[in-house]
Amino acid sequence: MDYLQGLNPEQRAAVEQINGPVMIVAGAGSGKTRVITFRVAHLINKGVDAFNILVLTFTNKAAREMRDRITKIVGPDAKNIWMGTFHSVFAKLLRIEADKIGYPSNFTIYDTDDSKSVLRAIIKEMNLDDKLYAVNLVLNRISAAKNNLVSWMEYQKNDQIQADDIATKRPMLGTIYQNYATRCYRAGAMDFDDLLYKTNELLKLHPEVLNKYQHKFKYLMVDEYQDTNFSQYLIVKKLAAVNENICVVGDDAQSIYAFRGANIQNILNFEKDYPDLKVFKLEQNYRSTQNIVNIANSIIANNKDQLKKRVFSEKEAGDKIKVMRAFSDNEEGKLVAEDIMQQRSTKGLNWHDFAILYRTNAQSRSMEEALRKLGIPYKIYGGLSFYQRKEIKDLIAYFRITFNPSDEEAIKRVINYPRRGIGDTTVDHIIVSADKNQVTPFEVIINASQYLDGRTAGKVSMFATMIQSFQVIVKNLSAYEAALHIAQHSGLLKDLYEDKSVEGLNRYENIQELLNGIKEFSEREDLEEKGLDVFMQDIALLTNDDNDKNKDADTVSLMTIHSSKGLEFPQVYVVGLEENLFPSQMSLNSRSDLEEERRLFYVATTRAESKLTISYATSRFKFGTLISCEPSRFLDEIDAQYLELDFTAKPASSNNPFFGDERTAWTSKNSSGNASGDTFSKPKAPPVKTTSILAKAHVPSAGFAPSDTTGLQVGMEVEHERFGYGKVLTLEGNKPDIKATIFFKEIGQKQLLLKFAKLRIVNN
DNA sequence: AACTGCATTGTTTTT
DNA sequence: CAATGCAGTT
Repeated sequence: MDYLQGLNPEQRAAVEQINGPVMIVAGAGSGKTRVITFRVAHLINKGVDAFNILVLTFTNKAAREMRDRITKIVGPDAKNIWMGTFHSVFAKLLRIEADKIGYPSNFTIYDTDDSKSVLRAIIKEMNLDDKLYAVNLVLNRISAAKNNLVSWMEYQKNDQIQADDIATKRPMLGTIYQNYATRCYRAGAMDFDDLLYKTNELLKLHPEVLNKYQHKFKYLMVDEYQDTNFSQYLIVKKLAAVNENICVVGDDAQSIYAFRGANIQNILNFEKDYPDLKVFKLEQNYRSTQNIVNIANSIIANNKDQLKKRVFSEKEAGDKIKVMRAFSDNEEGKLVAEDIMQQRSTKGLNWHDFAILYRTNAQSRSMEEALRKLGIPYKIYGGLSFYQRKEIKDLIAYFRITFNPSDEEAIKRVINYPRRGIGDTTVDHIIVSADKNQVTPFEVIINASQYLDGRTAGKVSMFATMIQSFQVIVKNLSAYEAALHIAQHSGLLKDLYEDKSVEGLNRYENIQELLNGIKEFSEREDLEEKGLDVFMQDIALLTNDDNDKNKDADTVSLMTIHSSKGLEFPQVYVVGLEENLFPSQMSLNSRSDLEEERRLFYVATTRAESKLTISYATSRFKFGTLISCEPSRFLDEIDAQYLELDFTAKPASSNNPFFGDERTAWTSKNSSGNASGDTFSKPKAPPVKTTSILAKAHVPSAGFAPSDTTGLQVGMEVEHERFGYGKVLTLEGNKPDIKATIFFKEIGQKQLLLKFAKLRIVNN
């Protein structure tokens, strides 16, 4: 047990306290991950069966890394530990127990896009105003309800909630929630929140199930406990109720997921649930220099709500924190890129020693461009994950229908992709018929001839037959062979292959990559079950870095502050320290939101080991227009003695090569020789609307009104709203679909369908 | 049914 | 500057 030697007394005490409730308050950089891994290893060394341990982490990656480290200490036993994110662990549990709550064990997991799509359809069907009932808002509301374990029935009965919804003129939210829940249930689907909500339901309605897992999981550990919501809190509390061997680890100062329902009170109140709780505080920061730790402390000191602790570092004081000012977002990128270049060569560092952190994903662009210009290799983490790409979701949709034909969203997604002549009207028919006859859409599709008329029924039946053939082949082929078969026979592969554009080529490659991934999965030795269905099970829960191919590459890392949590880099740049950006505009309304932003800033600064650089711009592009920005209030809050200002960047002049685009034109027009910084603080005049001057080549005559064209003859003169005057050359086709060939004086010959074209007969 | 082009709209953060 | 929706067209 020599691993105990490397720990400080407090860390060691936390590791050795294996029984009873334990809370570890772990400041940034205090060796939290080591403590958790060693504690789990210690449990096993003390004779606890790995099967009886449950460890809940915040990301899949964290779980994987932890398992690897534990394996190094205790050997292969480590693979028997249940370890993963709340979502993946309880999805696994729900699949085992699904029948108890009326779900198939191969239920689909709806991602946010699926959820929104369902909601859009419901809002449309209910004839509600989609401005008032904006999907994002509706989803947030439902999500919040689920995270607080409020069912749709309780939602509708709760006076407070109803009063709120009436006050915001959205009284139908409860009904939408109801429809959404029943629709998901019917589709055999759960959304992200359901994975936790339904787990609670399962444990509540089935005491025997609860009992089973209470005795299975004799030891529980929860990482990042400050980021748990009520739903998660209750699951943990119930599971731990028998043995009370529960250890939570967290740092209230790093709670940054309140927007997702996380409740910081869970950690602040932990003591109330477990009176004989043992608390360990890890306050020594081993990661960062004193200046960095001090600046972080001075940031967080501005918050009211927090557990008392004093994080300190015994490393050297280190460099002061550099603050850089730029005059535009692009220039900010340039300053950062140049600084990285210089730091790397003077200090002999690698590219992977640097990270650029920002508040919003949109900020990555200016950074990227600047890095590219200097030829610096970089990698963006987060953003659109591989599994969210359209082509990947399309192929997966076929898999989804194959295993769960009730999956309505998947059907809607691919019933007409690639094209098979099944349009929106037909899809609507299918959904309506399903509703009316109390069957699933797939049953309608199978028996298409009963519900739809001849021609369309034929096309729909072809689709049904195809899916049914997939259902047969997945039983007999390996995951890879089945996936390839589906990709080919659905026509998807061919469709992408024929698209020779750059994006098309890319999509084709992405599909190949997915297939390769499935092939690797098929060949894994450590799994007994490796059908395509198993591969599918938690695909919705995988994210960006979970399929990272070349993670060892030497690149600069770019990511949001949220996704940087838990990571560390020798040199960190935190960019975009501007009012309305960081802190975000959305957070300015309440004290608690603002405090969360401040914790976010705390997280950002504490990622740095030896050097921290902060930057802001005085103007940047937003929605394609230039806006001026003020330095963030957070900059004023920092104790200035730790700062070193670098305002050497000069305001741009019109021939500055860095301002090649629209702005050049704007400054030269408006600055009238004043090239100082405050040129940029004046609001830009709204862009002149160029409402299609080109489209209106022809100005229709006064009082233009289309004529009845049933009696139109060859040779007649007509006027078209946009094409102008012309002469009818030929008429062909029958009754409703008569096609006219008309020669227009201004633009030449055109073919028009009479039932659509708005023509005025000039004379005859 | 499906394509095209124009207009409107929106942005925190993520499992 | 996107992504997405809508109207007009074939």
